[in-house]
Amino acid sequence: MKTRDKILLASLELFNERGERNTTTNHIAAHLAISPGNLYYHFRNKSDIIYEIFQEYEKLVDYYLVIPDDRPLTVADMTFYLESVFDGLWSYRFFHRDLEYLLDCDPRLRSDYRDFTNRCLAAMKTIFEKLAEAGIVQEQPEELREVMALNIWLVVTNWMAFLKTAHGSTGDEGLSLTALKQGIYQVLTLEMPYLMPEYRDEVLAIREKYRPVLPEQRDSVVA
Amino acid sequence: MKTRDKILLASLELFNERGERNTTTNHIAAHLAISPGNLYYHFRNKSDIIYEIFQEYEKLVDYYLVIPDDRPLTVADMTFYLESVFDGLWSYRFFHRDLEYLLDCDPRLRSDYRDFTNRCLAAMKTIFEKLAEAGIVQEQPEELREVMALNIWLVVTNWMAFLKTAHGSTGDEGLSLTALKQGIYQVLTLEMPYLMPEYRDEVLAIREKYRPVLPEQRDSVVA
DNA sequence: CTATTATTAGAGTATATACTCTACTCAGTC
DNA sequence: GACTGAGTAGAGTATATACTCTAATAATAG
Repeated sequence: MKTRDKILLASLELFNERGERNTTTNHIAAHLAISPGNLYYHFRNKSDIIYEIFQEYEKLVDYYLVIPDDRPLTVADMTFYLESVFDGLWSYRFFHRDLEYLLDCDPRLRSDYRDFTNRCLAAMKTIFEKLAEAGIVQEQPEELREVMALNIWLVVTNWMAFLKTAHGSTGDEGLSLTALKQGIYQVLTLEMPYLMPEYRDEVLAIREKYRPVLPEQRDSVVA
Repeated sequence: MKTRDKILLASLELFNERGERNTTTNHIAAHLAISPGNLYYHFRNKSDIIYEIFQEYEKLVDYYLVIPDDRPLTVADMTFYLESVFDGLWSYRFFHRDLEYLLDCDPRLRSDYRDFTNRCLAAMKTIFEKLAEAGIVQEQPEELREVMALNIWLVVTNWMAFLKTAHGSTGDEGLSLTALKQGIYQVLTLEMPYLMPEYRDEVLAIREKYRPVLPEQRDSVVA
């Protein structure tokens, strides 16, 4: 594997584990057992590394959110969208953690991220539309779809942060797959009132699979 | 005004404007035209300043969320809760911006914040309960109230961040009161499906007042 | 084999950051 | 009028951070 790619990979790993703020370029180099000079041979600066990682993230999510235009959407599609998006979010979780600072540092990133957000919101709106066409959710006015999409976006992008702040101790330890998936439960709860009777039970059954074992795990998960 | 209080005030101001990460103790001292030594005479370290500001924030929100137990809740109460919470959020907006890092730095803060979150969620659940008793929203199972409260919490606490990231350029300039209040619109949209027919129109009229002028302001607000 | 280019090491730098230390002032008090 | 102690100034420190520079080595092309 090329050094350049190794740098990207190690950066992502360290950013996710310890936060971008706590990860210096020297740390990254040390982690790979290469010299700082070497790192700066491959990247002009730290921002460039972050920018490139963002672009991967963007590509991944765009790929996940492709909407078939030759067939109606199914409940399975909806589940897949949710699962995928949370997976993507998990893989690049450092990004949403320090989002505001990162955008302040890099105007390119700010404008790209804005476009990215709008693209995601638009995709969500289309998904709603097609779910309505498929008779899974009720038809809704354009405007409501828009506001709903935004609410779901807020829940999805901040679910991870909530888990990390609401739970005990410091790090990732407490963040299990179960907890992660409770995010899907949250989103499906938002959609619930809009489900068509014919599909209501099916979707509720899926939702049930993501229900947290404990109603609310408010204690530290560490032993 | 005592130097100590001036430090707290200036810190909050600078944190909100430029972010905690971009505000050093030296900046704070310079802003007040006092020496760094003086600042450190009043506070052991930066964390202590932040912790104390958080306690103010906590007190304010706790005060806002007091629930009357001698009378049923009204639609006006609900509006007041929403308005107040967004005001509080605005006054201490730096806090949610760098939340994860701040909690990593200070275990006291982490545990206090966890309690604070739980208190807020509990208050929201109680508010739902009392709104149902008052016939404003439908009775819901305990579990649904809990999940709904959490969704609203996510929308409320991250609304500001969304505005700052989704809009153009860098700073606060774009963040108008109108934009801020669109957050209330988002929350009321979440509640909409659960409104009782008798109050539906009244609440929808209130919601309408917070509707953004433009459906989606996706351009930079700066001239 | 040679020339060129890509890659790397590693010491070094300028700047910033959180924080300390010493000394001074000045209001109140015995 | 000496004494105390809260309050303040301001220079100073240890450390870290992002990044640079030079020189050496590996890879590759002609």
